[in-house]
Amino acid sequence: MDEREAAAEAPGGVTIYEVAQRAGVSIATVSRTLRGTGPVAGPTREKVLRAVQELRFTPSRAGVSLAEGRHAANGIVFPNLSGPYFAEVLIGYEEVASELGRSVIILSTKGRTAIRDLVRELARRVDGLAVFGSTVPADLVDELAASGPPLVLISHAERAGACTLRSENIRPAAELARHLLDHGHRSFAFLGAPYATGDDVDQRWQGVRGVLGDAVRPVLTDEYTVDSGHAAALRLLAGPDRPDAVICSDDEVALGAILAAEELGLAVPGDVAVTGWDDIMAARHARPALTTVRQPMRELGAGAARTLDALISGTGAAGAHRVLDTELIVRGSCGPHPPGGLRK
Amino acid sequence: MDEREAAAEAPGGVTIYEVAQRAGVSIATVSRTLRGTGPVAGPTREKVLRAVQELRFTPSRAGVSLAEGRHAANGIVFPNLSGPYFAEVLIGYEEVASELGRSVIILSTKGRTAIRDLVRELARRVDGLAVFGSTVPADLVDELAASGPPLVLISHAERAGACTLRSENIRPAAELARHLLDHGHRSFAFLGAPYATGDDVDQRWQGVRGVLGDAVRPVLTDEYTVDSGHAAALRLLAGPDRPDAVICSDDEVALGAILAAEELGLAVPGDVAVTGWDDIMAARHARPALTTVRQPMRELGAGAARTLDALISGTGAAGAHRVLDTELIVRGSCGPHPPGGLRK
DNA sequence: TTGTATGCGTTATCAT
DNA sequence: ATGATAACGCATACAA
Repeated sequence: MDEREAAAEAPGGVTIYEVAQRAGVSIATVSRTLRGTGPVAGPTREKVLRAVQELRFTPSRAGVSLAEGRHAANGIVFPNLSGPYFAEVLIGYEEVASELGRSVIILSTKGRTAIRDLVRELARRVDGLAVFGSTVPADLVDELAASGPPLVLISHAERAGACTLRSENIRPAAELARHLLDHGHRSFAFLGAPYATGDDVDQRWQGVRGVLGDAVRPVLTDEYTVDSGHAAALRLLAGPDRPDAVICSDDEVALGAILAAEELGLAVPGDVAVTGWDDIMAARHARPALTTVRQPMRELGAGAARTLDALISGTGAAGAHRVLDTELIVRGSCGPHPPGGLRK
Repeated sequence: MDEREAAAEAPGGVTIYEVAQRAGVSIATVSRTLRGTGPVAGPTREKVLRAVQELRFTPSRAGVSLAEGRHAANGIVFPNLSGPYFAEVLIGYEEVASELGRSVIILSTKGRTAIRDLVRELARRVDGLAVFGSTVPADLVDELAASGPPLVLISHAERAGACTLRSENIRPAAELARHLLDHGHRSFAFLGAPYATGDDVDQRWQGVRGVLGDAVRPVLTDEYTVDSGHAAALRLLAGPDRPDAVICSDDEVALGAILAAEELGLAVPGDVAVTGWDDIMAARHARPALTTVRQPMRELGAGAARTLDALISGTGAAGAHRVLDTELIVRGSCGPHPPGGLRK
């Protein structure tokens, strides 16, 4: 094969055999040279590397995967990427996975009809899979846990055969509720359902409900978005018995609620208090700044990637369930905070 | 092989041979049955499908890829996922790629040290690659264009061997500048990060500069983020000659600028006008609502995925350069808009 | 230190 | 309609 012909070879079409032939060695030697496994004599090494350069050889990923018996890739399934929350988790996940030498394959379920097939297809091309709660039907989760790659469920109820990773919800929700009581608020709305049993929002509702009892009522939104929160809050706050405080399922819903209050001429927190959850960046910049519960979003993703790595490499318990700490962030939207402190 | 043993097989470890053996047919028949290629008799088909069910067989992705000579996956390289912009583009990309039967592998370059190797590794496991401008060194782009999979550059200067897809910048930037002149503004700052030649922000600067000439001066930020815009705007607006209007490189920087103005006791747009770019969701909700230029972020991603599909399947020109339309969105942050219109 | 030969799990061609 | 069997591209145990 003459040089021009070789250089004109189709991209990615160069195989280890052509490199071996050009270098005058066997494919085993080429492989050893490139991977650093096994000994290679200096001059031989030179010849091989030169051939690799000249032919622009790059090993076929499919060939490597087949021979190695692994994909060097992790998957992640999330509902959408519209808000900061899932994006932040994904950032943490990708960063750690990448450091561990694993590519990240994503799957967004929002608006998809063939979720089951898409998830199965994803499962077969990764060494480990992270799945957000409520993105995948329960029976599919069981199927994956039983006959799929190592699985970690994020913000999902515990389930046999899979690891679980989530942030604390019930305790900080109760703490938030008590803080609102200390402000003197007496009637409440929990804005941001619908929720599936055991997911984050459900747990927040449980925590709030546990402290406030019948003084809090649930109000549904279509989604966890600014627009949904805005629309639902407009109805709620314009209605007959406006609550003293609106406890929102997350920050985006809360930002929508604040907008709605402003449009209705209501002062926040003077006429109505508003709280969020997550502590996304906009929470700090909102007016008034949003009282919220900070959860370590990136660490959620990073932890999932690390857990999967342990599972894949054989280290790590198969049924571990980890809960990350959260922190109540008190800002202006829940009520005035005079120097002397709140009334108790 | 008895049934219990088969069912207890390691997950994902079942091969087509085991299915064939259990069904009493050849692997060719199993493959035909599952892929629908070639004829299979009714009863045979039944036997095969039953065996597949019982063994929970799922074809090895690596095996399929190797045999088919394709990955059924697309890659995308972006700098980060912190703001709405790249996330929105990614949403469009993933949605279309998924519909076309291709998984999406992501790579974030933010804070990465071994970008070159990571990009090369990504390139070899996909059938097509989308790369954002300024995320990858120029010579690597050339290398990819020359000996990589089909490539589409998003918001990147045109380059031999690759398709290009971006939104219009220069014309709407000029239009925006003229609109600000109509408001009566006479001194301007262009607030944005250091820009690389030919990228979006550079083009916006060119467009603005073309109309405003020396009346506009560039002001650097560290990043395209709310915090960076906030910090830079604080310095700018507290300084000696405060401009009439701050033209920001994007909406996030603009939101930061508005925050800075508020903190300094300056009214927007009364004391200083502010404009953004992109029309992210927060732009509409900001106070004052942000005058900006809307660009079709999701369509940018969707278009990239479609272009790659055409390139991969042989349709589609190899050096196409497409520019998407943008729209000037006039809201409150650029100045008052009395019913009678602006002064000219 | 190097080469030979086998396996990895499919797909698809070519007989039958 | 079905079955052998040859790719596909690489890694690696085993020989030499």
